[in-house]
Amino acid sequence: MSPRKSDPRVRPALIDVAARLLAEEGPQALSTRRIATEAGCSTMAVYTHFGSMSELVREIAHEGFARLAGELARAAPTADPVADMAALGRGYRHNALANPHLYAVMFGGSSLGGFALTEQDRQHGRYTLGTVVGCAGRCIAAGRFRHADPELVAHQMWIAVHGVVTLAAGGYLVDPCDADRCFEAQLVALMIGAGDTAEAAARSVDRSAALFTAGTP
Amino acid sequence: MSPRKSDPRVRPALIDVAARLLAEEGPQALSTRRIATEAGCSTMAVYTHFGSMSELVREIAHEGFARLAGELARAAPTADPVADMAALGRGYRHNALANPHLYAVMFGGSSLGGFALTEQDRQHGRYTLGTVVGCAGRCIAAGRFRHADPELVAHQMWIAVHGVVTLAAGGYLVDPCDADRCFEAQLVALMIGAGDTAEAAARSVDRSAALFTAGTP
DNA sequence: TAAGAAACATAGCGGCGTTATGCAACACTG
DNA sequence: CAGTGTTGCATAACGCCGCTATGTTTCTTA
Repeated sequence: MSPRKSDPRVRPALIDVAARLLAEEGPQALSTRRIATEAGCSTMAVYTHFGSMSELVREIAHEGFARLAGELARAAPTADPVADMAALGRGYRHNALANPHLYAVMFGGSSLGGFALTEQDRQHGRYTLGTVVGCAGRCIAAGRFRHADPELVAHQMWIAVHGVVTLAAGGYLVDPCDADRCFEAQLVALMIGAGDTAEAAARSVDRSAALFTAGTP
Repeated sequence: MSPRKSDPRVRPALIDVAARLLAEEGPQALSTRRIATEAGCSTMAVYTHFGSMSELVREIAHEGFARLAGELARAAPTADPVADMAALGRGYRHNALANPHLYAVMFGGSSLGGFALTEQDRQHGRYTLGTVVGCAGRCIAAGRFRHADPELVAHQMWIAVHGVVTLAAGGYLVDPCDADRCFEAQLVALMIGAGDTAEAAARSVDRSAALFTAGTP
């Protein structure tokens, strides 16, 4: 009286194919028919395993959050918390640049047909920033940042880096003020805005570049 | 040997209907069939007047840029350039909140089928920020901001406000750090990051709230 | 070994953007 | 004031899409 078990390789295969299509060809390529063809099965497989296209997308988004969390966890705390914070920003941006379409899905940029994030998904996303909140706390404790709510400070970092990433993705950051230049300037300004001195901020942001490249082989 | 002239009311009617659909029901509602039905004509009208759905969207985006430019032009310069800058930020955010779907189209957030901004469109968008560049120059000239490239400073303002707007649109800015709180904090931090003192920045941002409500009846 | 339930293929529905076709309405020529 | 050419636009169709109804296959367990 028990059901037939599905091939355990089908579900991850579908996610893999879909994630690859999203990464390589963008949201347009994400159709049940296309995914089914690439995975060598019928469109029904998508519905038995996920119920709808949107749920498959959600699954991919969750994997994106995990990847982002991994990227942020990579940067181990050093003696310079402000440099750590800047390195977190670099890691965040690095991840976004490496998975632009995924990033768009995760943070609401691309609607992808009827896909919409749920409050749970967003909580998942915010949770990922726990590392940043902790780092903000260390910056404050070290006297580098003004006394303030670490969560609010982390949000400001997040917002600014997200702004660079999305405007750059939209193609708006070009020659005299290209994305790299804006990003570097933004990092320094953020630290100063949070309470650091101009000199210390510049030095730490400078240091973070080495920290980051050291953290990503 | 001359052609029949089209009803001059058709083209603007199509744009109006499409813009209304986008504003009221979001990108999903923007289909040639839906637009044609609402406008009381066939889908072909869209193709004779615009060539494709994307071009119609582009037209709407251009109107969005004009609206944003109007909003930014509303704030007349006062004796406090930093307050003016904050007021520009408020105006920008106000416009984005008033036309969220339009904003998403303008700045690359929603792809809307095959729609993609051209470099011309983006130039149109960047041009709109001329006001902000001018204001940044005045902040620097007044000694409130550190000496720097006004265009870069304007970009940093843009990026930060864009970040708040899009993360809020994605539903990521909630209770303890809601959009309003983040935005106010971001404004002050931006001015400090650009070189202003903490006290002067706080005062000017405070003043800008009154400036802004005075500018928008 | 027989039965029942889940996994999936096939085929179909209504919707989409876009295009091919045809007709009717107008502006110009003579 | 015909006649003619050109265009605006309606109709219908094509190949996509997400999704579902239906049938078959296959595994598990009683």
